[in-house]
Amino acid sequence: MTEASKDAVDAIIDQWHAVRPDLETTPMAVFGRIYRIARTVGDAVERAYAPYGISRGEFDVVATLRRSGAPYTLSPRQLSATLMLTTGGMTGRLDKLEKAGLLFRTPDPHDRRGLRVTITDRGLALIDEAVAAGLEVQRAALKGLGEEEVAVLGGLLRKLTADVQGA
Amino acid sequence: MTEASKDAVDAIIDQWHAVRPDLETTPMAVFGRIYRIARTVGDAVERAYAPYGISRGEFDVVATLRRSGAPYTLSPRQLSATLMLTTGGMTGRLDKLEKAGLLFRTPDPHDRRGLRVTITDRGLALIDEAVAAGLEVQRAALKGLGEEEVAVLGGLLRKLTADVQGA
DNA sequence: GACAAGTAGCTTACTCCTAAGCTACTTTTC
DNA sequence: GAAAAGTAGCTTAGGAGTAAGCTACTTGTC
Repeated sequence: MTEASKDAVDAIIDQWHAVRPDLETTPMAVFGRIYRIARTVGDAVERAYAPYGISRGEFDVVATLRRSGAPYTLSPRQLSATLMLTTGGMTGRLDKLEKAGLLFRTPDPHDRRGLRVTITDRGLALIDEAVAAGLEVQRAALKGLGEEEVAVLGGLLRKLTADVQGA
Repeated sequence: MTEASKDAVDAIIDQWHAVRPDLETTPMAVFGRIYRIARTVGDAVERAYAPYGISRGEFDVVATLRRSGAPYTLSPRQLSATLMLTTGGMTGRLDKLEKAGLLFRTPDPHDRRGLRVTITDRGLALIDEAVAAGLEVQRAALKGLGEEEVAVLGGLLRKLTADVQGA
């Protein structure tokens, strides 16, 4: 028994077994923990971005522009599709980030319906620091796992991600 | 090479390598996928609960009462602590669920500040069906993994959950 | 080349959450 | 046993998202 004492997800599964012994609860051991990790680490990352004055959602917008490479320009449509956000939600994020001086909107020269969103120098400098801070938090969360365990975990999650698409 | 072609997370990591080759992006391969799986499977589970007229958050409230066992009674405080929700958020969920006839509030006989929340027969019957529907969706998401892979994944996630607590 | 269909981004109404503050009650401290 | 501190649940204000619908523009079809 290499395991420590039962955790919160184990307790939930035990409770279900007590009241509904017929339920096959295996998926809870995987997805219950995935939900919790996503939330806990997501919150920690949010705190890591806070000193830079941006939320996690706003980070995602600027980071998407940053990693797209020079000239760091995408359309609102591309951004909302990439970030799985409605166009209304993207309008709000762009408004906030434009006001904060991290990006700006210009008309698309080839399509008068469209806009082009470009990162500013200030946005680029900020995101280059913030991305490192966020990675540091996530690296710390992985510190209890060995290098091989991280590789195995990543591989299984990759396989699961593929199965889950279109679910 | 047992892997299929690159997925969305691989593409993001490649983009970062191109513009910031100094970044050590290993954590993205784990947490990027955890965020995506949580969202995709969470949305699918939400759709599985929809025929029962409840959201995922509302399911969690009734399910917490259900798995607590007879007499299926907890305080709003216990519920909001378990579900990591503010008391204001819990008030709203209880209002909706009480109006829907899935639970009811009674005064706590031992503490006149407090309330006791109890599931109704209708709530119990509904949750017993909904929990099976939700598990079915999650089991389907795991179908591409073998039994042993699911066990290994669950074990690694369990270890990661422990490290992540208090992050 | 006119007209239907499609697309881009924004606005509005609504939902659900949090943070902060409230009242009422209980527990601790002296 | 009175005062101080703590706790339970609710209310309010504000933030951020979705869904639906708008205008403006572009594309496809005949």
